[in-house]
Amino acid sequence: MTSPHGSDPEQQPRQARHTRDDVAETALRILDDHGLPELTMRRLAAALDVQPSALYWHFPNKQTLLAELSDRIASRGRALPFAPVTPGDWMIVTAAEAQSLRDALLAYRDGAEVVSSSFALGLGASVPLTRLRAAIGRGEFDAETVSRASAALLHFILGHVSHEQQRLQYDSLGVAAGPESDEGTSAFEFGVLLFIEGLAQHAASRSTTR
Amino acid sequence: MTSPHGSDPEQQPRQARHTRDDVAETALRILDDHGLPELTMRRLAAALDVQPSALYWHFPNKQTLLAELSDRIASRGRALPFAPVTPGDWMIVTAAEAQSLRDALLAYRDGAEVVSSSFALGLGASVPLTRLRAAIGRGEFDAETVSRASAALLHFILGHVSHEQQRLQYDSLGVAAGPESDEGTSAFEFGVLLFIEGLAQHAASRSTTR
DNA sequence: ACCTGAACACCGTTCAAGT
DNA sequence: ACCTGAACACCGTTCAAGT
Repeated sequence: MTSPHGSDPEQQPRQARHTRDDVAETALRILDDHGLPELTMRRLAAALDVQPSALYWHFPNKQTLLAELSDRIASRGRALPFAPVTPGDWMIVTAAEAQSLRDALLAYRDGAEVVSSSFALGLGASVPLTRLRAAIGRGEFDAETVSRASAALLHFILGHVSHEQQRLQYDSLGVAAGPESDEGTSAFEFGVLLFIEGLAQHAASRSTTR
Repeated sequence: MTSPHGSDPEQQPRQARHTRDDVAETALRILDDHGLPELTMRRLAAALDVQPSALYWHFPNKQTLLAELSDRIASRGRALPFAPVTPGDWMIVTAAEAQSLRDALLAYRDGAEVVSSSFALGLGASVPLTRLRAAIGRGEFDAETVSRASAALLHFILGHVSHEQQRLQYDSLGVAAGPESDEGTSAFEFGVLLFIEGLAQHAASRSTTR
């Protein structure tokens, strides 16, 4: 039953005409408020006060919608434009880029999982990948090394933050917290550092051998 | 395989009494033959010639079943017992362990995704994590470093192989192959190497600073 | 351009009851 | 110990038709 004057939370004004952007933003709100498993096409339609079938005018399918959310989540963090390229600054820039990507993912509930699954399907993770490539590309590596290192780092980031967010809501569900509290950040930094040091070392050993 | 009279494709003998092991193995076969999205409780029940509700006597829910599959997939690769610990061999052993985990994941369709999602939920990835810990633990790192490095490496491996398998069936679906064919192995090795070199470098810089 | 109405072909899970 | 039968409460997607 629908009440005549519902001042329901999670509901767009009252209008029956929506744009693709409305749909995406409402989906993001459901995601953030209730998590990925609760983000269904039917629930999204209800939040927009619309029939489920109406969503398929805006997006061809759910996967495409999720890719769109993925892009929005991963792009929320502004790219601070580092103008000057000084030798060795790729390490700092890469670390900063990794941190800002983590922050962007953490800004939405289940953000990492959304981006991760879209990325696995070859969709929606082009922004973070591009940024990591740009950061690592400041070093003097060949194109293939940049590509591989970026992908590897992105895999670590997505896996780590997914794990982190899983444990977050596990804890918030009151499952008698494990030993670690915000161990997340330093463990993350450690992982990123490992990558960066590995890459630096790799380059160094190559130029020594030559 | 395991069944005594197996002739039917995707169907256990004819008996109506099954063990937990039957259920898991049949599920693995559906997974390998048709992929994760097709592995539904109802389809699994049909393959076992049983009502869907019967499965819930063996497993409390689908998630638990997937965790069991995850364990089986990740444990298929034998642990070759390296008896002697010689200095610096952690690098070789870790690389070998990573390779063998990748092989295990590749042995089943969607294997990486199954393990990955169970791992994200804190289930079913204890075997690979234990093995990686044991390998890295051969180096002279403190316990926390070993833990973090293992988790980081595992995240990379799961992400990488998931991606690899996704593209495998994408290609096999005839979507006009991209430029790379079995670029997978060397990109994987590169990622693992980055980690190992990073860890070695990290340890070296620490002992120099002290 | 954007949505309704109604249907299709599915899901995971529960539970009393059977053997 | 292992399964049936029947139901509950959902899914994503399609498509003719409406405005």
